[in-house]
Amino acid sequence: MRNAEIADAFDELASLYELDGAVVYRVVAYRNAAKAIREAGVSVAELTRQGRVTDLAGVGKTIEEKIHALLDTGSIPSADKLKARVPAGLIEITRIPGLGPKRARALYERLGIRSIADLHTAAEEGRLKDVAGFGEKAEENVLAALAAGADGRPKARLLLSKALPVGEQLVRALREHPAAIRVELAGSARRLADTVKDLDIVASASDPKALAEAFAKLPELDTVSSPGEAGARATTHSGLQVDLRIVPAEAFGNLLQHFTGSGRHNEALRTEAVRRGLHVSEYGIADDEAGTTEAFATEEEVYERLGMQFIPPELRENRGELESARRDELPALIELSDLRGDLHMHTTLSDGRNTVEEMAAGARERGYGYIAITDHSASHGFGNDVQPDELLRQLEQIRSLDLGGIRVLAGTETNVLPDGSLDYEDAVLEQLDWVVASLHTAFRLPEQDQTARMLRAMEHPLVDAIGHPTGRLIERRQPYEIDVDRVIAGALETGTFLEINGNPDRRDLNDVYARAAAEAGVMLVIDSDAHGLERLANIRYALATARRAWLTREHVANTRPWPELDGVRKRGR
DNA sequence: GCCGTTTTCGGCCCGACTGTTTTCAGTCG
Repeated sequence: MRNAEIADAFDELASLYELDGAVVYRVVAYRNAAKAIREAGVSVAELTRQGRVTDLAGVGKTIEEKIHALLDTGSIPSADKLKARVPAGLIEITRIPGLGPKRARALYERLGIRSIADLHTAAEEGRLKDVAGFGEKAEENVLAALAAGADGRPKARLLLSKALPVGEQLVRALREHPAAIRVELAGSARRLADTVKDLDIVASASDPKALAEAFAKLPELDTVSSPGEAGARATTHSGLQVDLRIVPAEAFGNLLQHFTGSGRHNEALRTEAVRRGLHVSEYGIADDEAGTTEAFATEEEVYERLGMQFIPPELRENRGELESARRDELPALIELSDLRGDLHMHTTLSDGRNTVEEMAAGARERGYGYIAITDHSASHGFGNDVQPDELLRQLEQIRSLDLGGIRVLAGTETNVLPDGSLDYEDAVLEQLDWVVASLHTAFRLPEQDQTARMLRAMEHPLVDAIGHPTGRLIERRQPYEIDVDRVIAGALETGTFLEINGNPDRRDLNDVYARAAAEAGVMLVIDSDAHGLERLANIRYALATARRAWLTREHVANTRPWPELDGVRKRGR
């Protein structure tokens, strides 16, 4: 059973307990455990079999037993019992804005509402306002939410690549205003998470009202509500919500820290601060003993006051960064300027939009010393496959080019066939400088077969790297069934690099697995997988994932000049 | 339910907003 499935079961259990009226701390404990399981980076089922699952922070004896039950029987007994008392449909009702567990429970008990459909009917018939605690307004709000498309499913999140350019444009525009002192993007966009729910912008200004009014007039925004001293809330033309918050410059650091999150990071940071008599909020840090509240203009000062290193936003997920920062042991995260080359991109020979020369010129402008051209192989199946003779002609062409200043490696992104063999004969692969192997077909193989397929590909002496190793498409497609622990072990044994793919739909390996791979000693490559010149810039998303995975330049093969990289890869060892 | 050089029991972040409340519970981020 996958970590995501186990985590889902505990999130559901938490919701059921919440609806049943359990003390919030128990509910929070299950939610924390679900998060720890989701982000474990290694197989929690395996960890449980080894008796080590309580090593995960937030998983104790009770939850260990429940995981055992889940793995053995497919369900958690306490969840089954709760479902007999509380309809699971109430969980969907709690996803309607304004309706939480208490109110959903009240609707069930007073009106027998057990589904979104029941809720809809009761609201239309005007029966909600008969329930204690509900009035006209509550009924209106429910009807409005349902009319606006709320259906009880978790809200889809927006890909970072869709939201980030919008946020950066708004920040640029606000900074140009004469009243602006500081303007920064906050929230999950600043943490460069895979997806965002909305955009948060934090500002300080000499004339807050003027800045808010200027914000309201920006052409990117559709509707804006009540621009005032404290900021404004807006929606872009594509429906993305943007919150602008304006604070005095003296407290800008506190507010930026607060709104950058994550919620879990802040919660853990504050809990730890309380033990030392400090209370952290968006307004400042209160000291019990001194009876004072200090505000800080910069985040650096906030973290310093709390006795820790500055924590880069990408690490603020409560995944151990607070402890490391207190010990002064945060890693020196990889930076864009560390990258020497890009080892995965396509040209017009397969499904790219630009030629080898154009891609090389673009890469040179980015300051790279080398690139690898890695068009799709013969059985790609999505148009424009590359037969061996075509590949060899491209190789000749690359060898004859004079591209002054940048080394162009002749490579391929070869398909891994269902049995783990590659798409080209060794005689062809031997002539290439760089081989990426990826899975593009037979996604539905059982886990054992998929894992064996990948392991066999990694055992091939000419495979330098595995492209997008789990095959996920963020918000669209789950990873294929594969045992990532064994893939990481296989990569370590064979000396195969694992890729962090920069296509913003992929970002694969993800942050959690990339961190696990690096900790195991596997070397990673950070690639754009560009299918066009302008997509070379997608490297920023791969870099973002690498930083969220705590990687330093040492962990990443293509921070090295080519001759050095050539020496550390499988065939150079 | 979890956790621990202040604790193996007694804590568990902080504040804003909404609506239905005569003083606050529930929800949200």
